[in-house]
Amino acid sequence: MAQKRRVRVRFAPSPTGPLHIGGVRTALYNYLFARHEGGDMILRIEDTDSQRFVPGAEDYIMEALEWCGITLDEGIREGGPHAPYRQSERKEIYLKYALQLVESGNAYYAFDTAEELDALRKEAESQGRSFSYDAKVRGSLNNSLSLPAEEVKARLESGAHWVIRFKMPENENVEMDDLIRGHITINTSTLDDKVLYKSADSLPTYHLANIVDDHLMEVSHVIRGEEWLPSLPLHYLLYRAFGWTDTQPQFAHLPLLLKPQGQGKLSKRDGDKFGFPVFPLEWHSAEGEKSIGYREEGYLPQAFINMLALLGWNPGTEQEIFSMDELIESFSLEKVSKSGARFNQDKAKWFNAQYIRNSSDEFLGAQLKDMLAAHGIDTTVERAAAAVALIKERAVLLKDLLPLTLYMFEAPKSYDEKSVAKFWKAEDVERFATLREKFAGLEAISVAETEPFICQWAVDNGFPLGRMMNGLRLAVLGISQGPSIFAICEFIGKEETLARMDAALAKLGCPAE
RNA sequence: GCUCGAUUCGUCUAACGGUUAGGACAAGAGAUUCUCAAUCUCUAAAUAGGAGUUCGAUUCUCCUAUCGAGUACCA
Repeated sequence: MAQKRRVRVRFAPSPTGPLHIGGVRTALYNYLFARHEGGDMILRIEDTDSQRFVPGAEDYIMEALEWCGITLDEGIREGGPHAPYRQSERKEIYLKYALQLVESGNAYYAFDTAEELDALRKEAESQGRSFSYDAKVRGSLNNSLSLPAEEVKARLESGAHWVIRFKMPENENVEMDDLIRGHITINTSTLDDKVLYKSADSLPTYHLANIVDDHLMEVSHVIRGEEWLPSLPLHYLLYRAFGWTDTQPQFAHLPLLLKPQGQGKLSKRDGDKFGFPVFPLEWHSAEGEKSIGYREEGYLPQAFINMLALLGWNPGTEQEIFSMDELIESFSLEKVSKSGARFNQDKAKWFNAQYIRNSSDEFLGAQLKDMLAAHGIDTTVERAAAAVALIKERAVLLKDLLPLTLYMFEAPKSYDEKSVAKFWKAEDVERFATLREKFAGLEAISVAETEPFICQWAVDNGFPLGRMMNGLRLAVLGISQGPSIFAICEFIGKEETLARMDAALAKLGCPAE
């Protein structure tokens, strides 16, 4: 069917709030597909619902995409040959097309008020049925199909509100193809006459605006969430009604992202409930509520993207770590799975740890320098990078870098009680004092020379290595964990090491008993 | 309710009619280490159920169950 034409995809969010990770994944798959095919990626803002518009959401969406490394070829900031890319700025376009459908007999005017329809719905419900505005009932409702032409004309001229509804064909099988789900058939008798355009706000609904814009913008592939699958037949029929079937895009409906626990799709509130981010970036609502974001929690965008890419797609190999370029290289819609994927935070953390470990000391050092500065500690990037080098394989999140290195920049203020009980024995205090003198006699402390020298001294004097090392660690750091203690002493230097040992000897002295 | 979709270890998934059903995260055990991590090794863990089709079904068909989505003058 499809002649070879330029691949053009669009990510078309509506600015009703921050983009959650499901939306980011949809954008990502669009982006990967476009780049893989050497095509174009468009961002179109679908703000045709004036009621649900949220200020700031649009900027949030663009900032989030940017953070993720998803670049756009056309969009509201980038511009492009099909500008504007904000549907509210394309208002004039849609009426023309809606009218075209009325003229061709594929749509009609309807004058029923929202209240009337609500009442009908309630009534049907109370009888255990459901109301739908379809071929069976449209003849008995107020529209240009049932009313005399004169009456229709009069109503249109009176200024009363009207909508344009699609005239769904009766009892016809719509044959559709989805790149992920394969062939789907549905009979139109189960479908209703959807509203395409509303005179009240002179705005189209999603269905009309979507089809018109995809056509005008020459979109070749529509990659969107599974929640759109039920309206696919309508969209097929709209393309047909417009006479655009020859350039109709191909469709791919992505599986949903599920809650980490329990049932249902991931929702915006799950983040607060389970204590993990559902948004790429932190979000502050108008009501003053804050939702945490991956960026602020200390995730690297590359790790976040890698994790998301593998949630519902796989490369067919056992490779798990992918750079964006590698994702672009391997991505294909055929390998997208059909069933919903449950989001798993442990895996997200694992990915991040891998990426931190593979980041350069310089990059991480720069991050750490800023964190230290915020903590009132001034240091150089080089010094921070040297500290990071000692601990980066133990960090899971970027923000772990600070607690993992803080003791290298700041003497302990207290000593962990359990460690004191375990490693600061009364009988060893004398030895620690001697150890201090040993250090004092050295030119400098280094892992290469000091460690073997001191260990030999400990062995010669019957000082158990474990107690010596850990007691020293406790004196210098205040805790009994972390990387090689001699590496830390080397890092902080001889003077600082001596000062900390003096402080420990003074404060800890002899244990009470 | 109706329509559509989905169903492999706890989780993400591989195996596109023939495998001891593979990998990863998480879990458990061990090794290593001055400590804590990391690392390495090992273990446990799955085809929702039932009928077919077939020499042979995770894979194809049907039924059931479960889950999900949609059912707005929202997207």
